[in-house]
Amino acid sequence: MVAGMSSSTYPKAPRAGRTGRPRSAEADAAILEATRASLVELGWSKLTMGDVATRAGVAKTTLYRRWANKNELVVDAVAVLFDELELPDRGSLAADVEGVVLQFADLLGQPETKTALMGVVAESTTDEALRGRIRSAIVERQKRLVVEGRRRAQARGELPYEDDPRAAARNTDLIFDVVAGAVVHRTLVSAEPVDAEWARRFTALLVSGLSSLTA
Amino acid sequence: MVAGMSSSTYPKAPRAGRTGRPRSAEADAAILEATRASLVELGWSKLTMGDVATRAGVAKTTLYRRWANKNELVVDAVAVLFDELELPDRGSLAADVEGVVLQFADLLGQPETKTALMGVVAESTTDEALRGRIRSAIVERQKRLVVEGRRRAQARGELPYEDDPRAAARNTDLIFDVVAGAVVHRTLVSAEPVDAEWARRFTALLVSGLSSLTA
DNA sequence: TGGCTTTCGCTACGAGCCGTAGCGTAACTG
DNA sequence: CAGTTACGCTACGGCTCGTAGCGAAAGCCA
Repeated sequence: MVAGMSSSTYPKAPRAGRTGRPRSAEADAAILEATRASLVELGWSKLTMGDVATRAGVAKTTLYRRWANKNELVVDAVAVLFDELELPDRGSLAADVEGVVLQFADLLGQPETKTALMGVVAESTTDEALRGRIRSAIVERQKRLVVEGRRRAQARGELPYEDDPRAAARNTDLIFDVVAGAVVHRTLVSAEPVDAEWARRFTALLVSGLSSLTA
Repeated sequence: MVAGMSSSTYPKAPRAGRTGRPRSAEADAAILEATRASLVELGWSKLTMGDVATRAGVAKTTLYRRWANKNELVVDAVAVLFDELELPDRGSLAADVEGVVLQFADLLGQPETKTALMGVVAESTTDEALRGRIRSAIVERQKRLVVEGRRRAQARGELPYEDDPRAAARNTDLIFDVVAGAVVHRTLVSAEPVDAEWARRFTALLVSGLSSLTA
C-alpha cells in the first residue's frame, strides 16, 4: 500500500463553506462497501441505487448527495481495490513481470472488480467525462508499475536505456497495454484462468518474442 | 467474408412445428440494425427494448418473441460484425500481424462494436450462459485467424513447427489473448488510437520481445 | 377453396427503479 | 445561542420492463 491518495474526492464536493454538519465518513465507507457487495450478487445491470442504500443502512438521498449516478459511484467503489497493486523487486525482469501478472490476475479474480471494470469501461465508450475519470483513477496510476519495472531492468542491464523521453513514454504505454490487456482478455473474454503456468509462458513471450514459445 | 454461418439461430427458436406463418426475415434485419443504431446513440445502459422496437418499425412484443432480454439481443446484433475479419497473406509474419491488428482496431473503432462488446462482457461476469455465448460466437471464431497466421509463418520458416498439439493450442490461445487484449485495452481502457505506428511497434514487440523496443 | 397454425401490430397492465422535493431532526461552528 | 449543513424518511411523476389478450395477416395442407 504505497499510494493511499484515494482521499474522499466525491464528484459532488460538499459546499465550499466550512460550517454545518460534516458528511459521515462511516456512511462513505458503508456505501462503497455495499456497492462492491451488490456488484458481486447482482452484477452491473441489476445493481440499483436503492439496493445499495439499503445494504449500507443509509437513506437513498444520501447516495445522491455524493454521487450523481451509478457510474460515478461504481468507479469510486472499485478504484481503491487497484491501490493494492505493488511491484516488489523479485530480482529479474521476468520475475517482476510474472509477479505483477499474477497479482493483477488475483485482483481481476474478485467478482466485483471484473464486473465493475468492464461495466464502467462499457459506459465510458459513450461518456467522455467517465473516460477521463477512469484514466486518472486507474490507468495512469498503474503505469507507475511499468515505469518502475523498466527502471529496475535497465539498472540490472536487462534492458537498454532509452534517451528520448517521448519514446520511453510510448514504450511504457505499449507495455502497459500489452500486459494489462492480455490479462484482462484472458480472464474476462476468453474466460480462462491466469495461473502460474500461463504467467510464465506470457512472460517468456513478452520478454523474448514469438520465436521463444517453443524453446 | 468467409464464415457467413451467422444463420438466424435465435435464443428463442420458433416452435418445432412447420406450419403457420413464418417469422419475418425483414423484421430480423431491421431489429438487429436498429439495435446497433441505438447502441451508437444511447450507449449500453440507456438502450431500451421499446426504443429498438420503434426504430425497427416493429412491435415490442415481436422483440420478445425472439430474444429473452437485452443481453441476448445485443450479442446477436454485434456478432455479425466480427465476421468481416480476414487474414489475407501479406507475405511475412510481421505484415500479417500488423494487418490484423489494424483491421481489428477499425472494428473496435465503430461505436456500436466497442459499446456492445464491453457491455456484454461485463454482464457475462455474472451470467454463465452469456459467457458461453460470447465464447462460441466471437472468441472461438477469431482464433482461426491466429491458427492461420501461425501456419503460414511456419511454412515460411519464420516460426518453428510445434509437434505437441496441446502445446500448439496453448500457444494459439496465448497469442490470441495478447493480440486482442492489447488492441482492446489500448482502444477502450487507455482510450488511445491504434494507428499504423502503434501497430508497427506492437508487432515488433510481439515478434522479437522487449529488447527489440529500442532497436 | 377452406381450415389450421403461427406471427404480426396494437393496447393495456402491474411491477420496479429513477431521481427529486419536502419535512423534521441531528451534528458541528462561532 | 443562532446559523448552516447533513441526515433519515416519505412521497411522487416518469420511465422501462416483460406479459397478456385481442383481431388481423400470412403461411401450410387437405
